[in-house]
Amino acid sequence: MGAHNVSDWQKLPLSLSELCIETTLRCGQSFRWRKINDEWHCVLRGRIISLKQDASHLHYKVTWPNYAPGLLTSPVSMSSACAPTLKDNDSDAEKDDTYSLLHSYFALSHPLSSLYTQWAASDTNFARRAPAFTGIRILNQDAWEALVAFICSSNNNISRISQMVQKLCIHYGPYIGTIEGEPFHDFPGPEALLGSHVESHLRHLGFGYRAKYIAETACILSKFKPAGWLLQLRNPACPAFDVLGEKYGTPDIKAAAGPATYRAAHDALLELPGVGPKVADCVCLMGLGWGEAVPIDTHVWQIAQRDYSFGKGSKTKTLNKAMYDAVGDHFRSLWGTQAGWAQSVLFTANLKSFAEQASAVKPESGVKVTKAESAAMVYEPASADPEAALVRFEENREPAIAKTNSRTRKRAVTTAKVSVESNTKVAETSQVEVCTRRRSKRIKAAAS
DNA sequence: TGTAAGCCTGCCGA
DNA sequence: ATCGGCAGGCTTA
Repeated sequence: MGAHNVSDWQKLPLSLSELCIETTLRCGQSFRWRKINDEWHCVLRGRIISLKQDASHLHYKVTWPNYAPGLLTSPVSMSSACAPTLKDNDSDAEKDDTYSLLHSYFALSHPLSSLYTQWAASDTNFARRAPAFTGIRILNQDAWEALVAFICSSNNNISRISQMVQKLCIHYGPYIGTIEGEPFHDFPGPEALLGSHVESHLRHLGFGYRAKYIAETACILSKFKPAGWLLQLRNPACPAFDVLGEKYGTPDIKAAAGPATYRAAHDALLELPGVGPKVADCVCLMGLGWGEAVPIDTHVWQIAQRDYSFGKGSKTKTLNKAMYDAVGDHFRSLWGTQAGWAQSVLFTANLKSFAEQASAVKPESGVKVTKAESAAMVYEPASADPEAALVRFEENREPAIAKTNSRTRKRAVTTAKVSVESNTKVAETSQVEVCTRRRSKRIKAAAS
């Protein structure tokens, strides 16, 4: 914690309706932020970022690692390798790229208040739930970290996911520094997770059956996919931070595979073990910048049934692939290109850990609103637009769903099959040799 | 083509 | 208090 490596507090003007870190950092997007003494801390790109917030500003402080610059080239972590060289003068230290990093990480180019207004105007349910949950953004996270974290998230709760990610960083990620006696490590790159011992070790650390998925995914990405494979899947309109900065010399990953699309990225991710539709959408939304990706988990499925009339009269209780696509398509048509952002607001409002907050602001009873919120939000539309409500009701009816999605579903399934057959055949044989015990869905499919 | 178990383990409500 | 169900699913049969 040498003071030499710690910057002074910086601040950037930001209203709570544009970003609320208290909610955004706890709603299950990133699992690495830790709150110590009312300040939030996390390692991003080789440095510890410390955050606190008031009504008008986001305050941030940077703690750089204390080691010699030569160690920065350590191959242990992709992320740490991105760290710029240690600067000598503290005055110029504030001229580093941390502001750009935060601007990118919090996706501040998206005007959140305007988006809330838009979502509320087109969706009375959103207008009803959102006032208690303003300032929730989708974090523009590192794609690899998002991939691993959400593989961990399957059949799991936020608390344990956080513990698992923490263990992954401590055991495989480079040490960066210590805050209040607590060590902080960066997230390990895929090459740090290679080796035959990794799966058993992760199991020992409590990862359960996800240990194999992570070990295999790390192996596939570092050995069988071209460099920059994940970056290629990004939304071109939402570049990764190191591409944005241009200083880290990202290899040309440009139009090698044509223009990236959300669907293409989603389907590509499905090839990886432990990655299904929901995890793929989480990575698309939070790691690849695809705002229209809408992860349908058990909570969102509950919301879709309770508030949007899905699943009525359906014989199957489980969320099948067709219904998954139908719910996502509905929310995309309702909320637009940033539908995943709106989804995260309702998702958070539905979390048990935020139950108190959900009941704190009641639109009907409530003048319990800050000025910033009242400016952005519309509280009356629950009864303001009966015509639109009727249209939505009609759209939500079962026959309409079946009709509109039979075509969509067919196309999706076909696409998936094609990609399976064309993309993986070549790689499979070698994968089996090097990646121990890799028995994926693709190999199974190809063998049968 | 669609559906239902099994999987690891900590948390949380009864 | 101990216990069983559940938790931001995926894979396999």
